Amino acid sequence: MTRTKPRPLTLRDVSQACGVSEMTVSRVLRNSGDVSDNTRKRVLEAAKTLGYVPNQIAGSLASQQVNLVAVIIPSLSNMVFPEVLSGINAALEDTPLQPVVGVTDYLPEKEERVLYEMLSWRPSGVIIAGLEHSDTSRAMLRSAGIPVVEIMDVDGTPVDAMVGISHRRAGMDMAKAILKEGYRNIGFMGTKMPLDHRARKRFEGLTEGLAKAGVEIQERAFYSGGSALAKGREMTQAMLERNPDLDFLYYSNDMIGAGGLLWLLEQGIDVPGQIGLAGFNGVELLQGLPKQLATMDACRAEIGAAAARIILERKDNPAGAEKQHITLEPKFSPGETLRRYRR
Amino acid sequence: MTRTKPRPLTLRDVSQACGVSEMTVSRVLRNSGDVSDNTRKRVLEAAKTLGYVPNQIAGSLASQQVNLVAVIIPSLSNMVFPEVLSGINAALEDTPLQPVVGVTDYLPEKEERVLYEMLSWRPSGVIIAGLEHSDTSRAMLRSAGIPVVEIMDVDGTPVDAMVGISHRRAGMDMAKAILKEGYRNIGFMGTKMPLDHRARKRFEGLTEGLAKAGVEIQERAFYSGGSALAKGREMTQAMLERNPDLDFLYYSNDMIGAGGLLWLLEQGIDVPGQIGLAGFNGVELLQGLPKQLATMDACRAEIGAAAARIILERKDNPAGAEKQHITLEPKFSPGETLRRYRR
DNA sequence: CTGAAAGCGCTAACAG
DNA sequence: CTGTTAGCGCTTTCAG
Repeated sequence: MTRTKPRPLTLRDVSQACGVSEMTVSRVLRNSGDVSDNTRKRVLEAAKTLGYVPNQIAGSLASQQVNLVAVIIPSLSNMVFPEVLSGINAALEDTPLQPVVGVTDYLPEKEERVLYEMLSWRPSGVIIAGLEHSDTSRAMLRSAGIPVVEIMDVDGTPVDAMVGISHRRAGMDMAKAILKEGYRNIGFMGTKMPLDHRARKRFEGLTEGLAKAGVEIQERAFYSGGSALAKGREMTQAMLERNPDLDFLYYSNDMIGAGGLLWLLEQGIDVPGQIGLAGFNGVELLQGLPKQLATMDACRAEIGAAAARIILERKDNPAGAEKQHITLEPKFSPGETLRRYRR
Repeated sequence: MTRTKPRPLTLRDVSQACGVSEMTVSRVLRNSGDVSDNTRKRVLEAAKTLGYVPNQIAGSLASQQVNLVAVIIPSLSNMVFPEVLSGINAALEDTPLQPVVGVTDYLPEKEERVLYEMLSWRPSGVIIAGLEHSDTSRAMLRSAGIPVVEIMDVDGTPVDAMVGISHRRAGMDMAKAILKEGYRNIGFMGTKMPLDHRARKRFEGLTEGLAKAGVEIQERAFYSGGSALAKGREMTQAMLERNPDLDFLYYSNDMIGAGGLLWLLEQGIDVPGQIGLAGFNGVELLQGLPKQLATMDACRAEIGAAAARIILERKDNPAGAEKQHITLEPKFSPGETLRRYRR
C-alpha cells in the first residue's frame, strides 16, 4: 500500500467543499468583513467537518503581520524566568499575540544566535531580559523596526522600552535595612556574577550602601551550578567557619538563603538574634520554611505583564507611544530573619 | 520629519548590494548547493553590512518546511516541565529544529486551542504531555500528518510515539518499598487529581500495590494552588491530628513532601523511625533538605531529550521509523526517610 | 455581500 | 557554478 504524504488541507479544499470562493472562506475564518449568516454557517461547517487548520505561515506572509512576540531569557531552571513568562502569557491570553521563548544560558553569543533566529520570524515585538547585550545584538534590536522591551532591570540604557526594578537600589535598600538593625559584620553569598548582571548590581548596591556607613563586606563566596539549597548550606557553613564573627548573611537569591537558614537552625544558632539573614526574589517557596526569610520581591509576573502590555499598545498605535521606561518597586518582606524590623 | 515604517531588508536588497542573483544569495545564506568561494564571500559581506536577517516566514512557505517543534505542556510553575523543556532544548541545540512552547494549565479546552494554534504554524512535529486528550485534540494530532510524541506517561494508548514512565508502576513500586519496611498505616497527600492524570495514576498504583497485601490507605488529602511547601506543612499537621496512628506519608510531589518533612522534624518526630516519608520527582532541591527525602526520579530531562530525538529521526526518515514507545525506568532514591532501606 | 487578480519573500526545479 | 521561472497558501485590493 502506497501512502502519499497527506497534504494538509488548504482554503481551496474548504472552498470547494462548500461552494464558496476562497476569499469568502478566508473572511469567515478571520471574522473579517461582512459575510451573510448563511454562507458563514456553511463555511464554518465545511471547515469543521474537514478538520481544516489555517496555515499561519501563508497568512502571515500575505498580511505581513506575524502575531508572535519573541521572549528571550537566560534560563529556565531558575523559577524566576518561568514566572516572568507566566506574566507575559497571562497578559497575552486573550489577544492574538503569542509568545515564543528563546533561552540564552546567560551567554552573549547564544543570545545573538537566538535573537537572530527569533527575528527571522518577523515577530511583532521582542521582550528580552536585561540591558546588557553585545553590540551585534543591540544593532539587531535597533534595526528590527519592532517594539523592543528590555525587562527585569532598569540600571542602564535600553534600546527602546524597559520594565523592571533597580537592582542597585534593591542592594542599597537592603544595606540600609541591615545597618538599621545594628548588624555590622556582613557576609555575602551568590552566583558567580560575570554571568548575572542583576546579581552583580545588587551586590554593588549593597557594597555601596554599606560603604556610606563605613561598613565593609567581610566575606563573600560565589557558586555556580548544583542544587542551590545544598550550596546555601555548604557555603554558609564554610563561611562561618572561616569567620565566626559574622552577624549577617545576605544571599543573592532565596534558594541559597533557604539552604543557609536550614543549616543555621539545625546548628541551633539564633536567627535573627545572633545572625540575621536575607535573600532576594520573594519566591513562593519561602512560605513553607521554618522561619520566613527576609527578602525582596522582584515583581516578576508584573514585569512580564507590563512588558507584554507595551507590545500590545505599540501594535495598536505604532507611531505614537513614546519609549516607555517603567520602574517597579521591589516589595521588601522583613520575614523573621531580620532583627526587630520596623518600617 | 516623516518616518516611514522601515521595510525590513529582503533578499533582493542583498542581491543588488553585491550584484549576485537572489537565488545565489539564498543559496549562500542557507549553505545549500555549490557556490564559489568568491561570490560566497561577497554575499556574506553584503548581508552582514546591511544587517540582513532572512525571512523564515517566506522561506518556510516556499520550501514547505517549518523547522519548529510544538511543545505542549500543562504548566510552567512546577519546575517539572521547565526541566523537560531543557531536555528538549538540549537535544535540539545543534539541529535546525526549534521548540515552541504552549501551556494548557491542565485544561482540555485550552489544550485544544493551543494545539490548534500550534498546528496552524505547520510545525515539523508535536511533543505533548500526557496521553489523555479530548477527541478533538486527538483528531487534530492524528490528521496533522506529522510525528507526534506523547510524553511523561506510558499508561495508555498514544496517537503515535510515546516516551515516559509508568506512573502506575511507580506507585506500585512505592507500595512495595513501603510495605517491605513494615509500615502499615499509610496516608497520602497530593494535588487535586482530576487535573493531573499522572498523579492520579501514581495514587492508583499505590492503592493497588497496598491492596495486594491487604493494606488500605487510611487518610488522604488533596490541595490545589498555593505554596507547595506550606501546603505540605499544613496538610501533614492536619492529617496527623486527624489520625495520629499513621506511620507513613506518601506525597505526590517532592515539594509538599519537603514541607511535611520540615514540619515533622520541627515537632521532634522521629523520621523514619516513627513515621516514614516519600515524595515523587527527584527534584534537585531535595539535596539541601535536613534529611534526604525518599523519592523516585521521573527522568524529566531524559524524556524531553528522547522525544526530541524521535522527532529528529522522523524528519530524516519520514516513511520508516515505526511508532516508537519508550518506557523509562524511574530511579528510586531511598534517601533517609524510609526505614532501613535495602535493595 | 462576494469574487478575481496580484503578490507577500523566498526556494524548488530546471536550464544554462 | 549561476540564473530564470513558477509557485508555496494566503490576504490585500479593487471590482462587481
